[in-house]
Amino acid sequence: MYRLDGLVLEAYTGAMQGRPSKRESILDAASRVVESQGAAHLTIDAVAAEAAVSKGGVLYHFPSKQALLEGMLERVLAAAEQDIQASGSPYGGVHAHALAFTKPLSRSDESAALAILAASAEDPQLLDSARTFIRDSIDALRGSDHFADALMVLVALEGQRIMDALGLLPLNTKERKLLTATLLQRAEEASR
Amino acid sequence: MYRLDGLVLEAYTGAMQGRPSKRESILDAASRVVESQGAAHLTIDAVAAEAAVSKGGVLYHFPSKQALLEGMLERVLAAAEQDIQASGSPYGGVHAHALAFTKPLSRSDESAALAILAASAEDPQLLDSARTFIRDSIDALRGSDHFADALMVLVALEGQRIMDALGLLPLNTKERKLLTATLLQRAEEASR
DNA sequence: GTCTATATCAAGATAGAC
DNA sequence: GTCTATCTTGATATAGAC
Repeated sequence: MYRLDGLVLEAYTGAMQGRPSKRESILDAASRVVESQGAAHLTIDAVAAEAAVSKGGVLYHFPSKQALLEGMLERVLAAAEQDIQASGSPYGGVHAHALAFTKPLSRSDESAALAILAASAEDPQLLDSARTFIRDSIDALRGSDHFADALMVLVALEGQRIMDALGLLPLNTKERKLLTATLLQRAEEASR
Repeated sequence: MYRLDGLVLEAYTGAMQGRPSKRESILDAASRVVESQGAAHLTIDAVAAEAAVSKGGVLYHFPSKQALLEGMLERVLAAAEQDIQASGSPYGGVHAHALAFTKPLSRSDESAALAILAASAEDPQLLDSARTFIRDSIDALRGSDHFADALMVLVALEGQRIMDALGLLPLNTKERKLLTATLLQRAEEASR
């Protein structure tokens, strides 16, 4: 169970217990819908069809579309938090962040991120927990001797993620590795 | 007149001639709508009201909502191109890019960017000209001795822009200046 | 070129049966 | 908890007058 500014993230508990709840399977379906049809076609109808549940069934677990999107965001953030914790960085800080964020997102997390990005147009508050996540990351950097460089790396990591999700970063494998190596290098320099 | 992969960008011609066409004023109105009401409320109705034109009037100049969004994107890209050209960088390359991109976007350009980001969920092809823009920017970096660093700066610049537009980068004035200075410094190092 | 009126439709949400 | 059926709204786009 991850805590994020008072918001309890239970996103993974279902999967962790090997007992994927219906709630979880609906979130999975939602990601698959975005993956196959694009964020704009993330409708309650489409999710219901994909999850092999009726519309009413979906709305029982997520009383509104916004609730569904919040559920998706929770998961993405919990996964990010998880990845950072499990990064095994000897430095922590941006370096852990960099280790976690230079591994590509799972397709479903990327899809969810796109959906949330799109939905934030309708309700900017939807991004609040993401704001908290990033604010905490930056807070952890303050006071460092290399704050500016760490910040640059952080912004670059997020930039890479968003651009990738949007298909805006045309790099071949070699170039991608080079970018990753550079980010990790800079992160390490800024962390020691 | 800016060329971008065969796409003729006439976004600024109206303003340049000091004869703002109705087309231009509709685009202005669209940005204002996003600014005041959010990207989700960018509807033909709202734009018509803001531009003091009827719905039919808007649809005469932009036969579909997609056409309107394309018009907005053209403008943002033309402005970016313009800013880079006018940056006065002695190095060119990422440094010019950095000089241009570390100056904050105008509110209306930022609004347009948000609208396009949101709309890309409906039609990913909408981002095609942005893809071309970024691809060209990266192409210009290839062959440089400092390709990796230049790329990192580019990604960081885009990251900063997108995060700022989404309200995801909580920095005070001092920190923002520090980040800007670092990006410019790295850009310069990667450019000489 | 600009307007009004209207057709059409997709989608979120509610109510209540089972 | 899950289903079907229905209500309601908001938005794009068309048609045709002026």
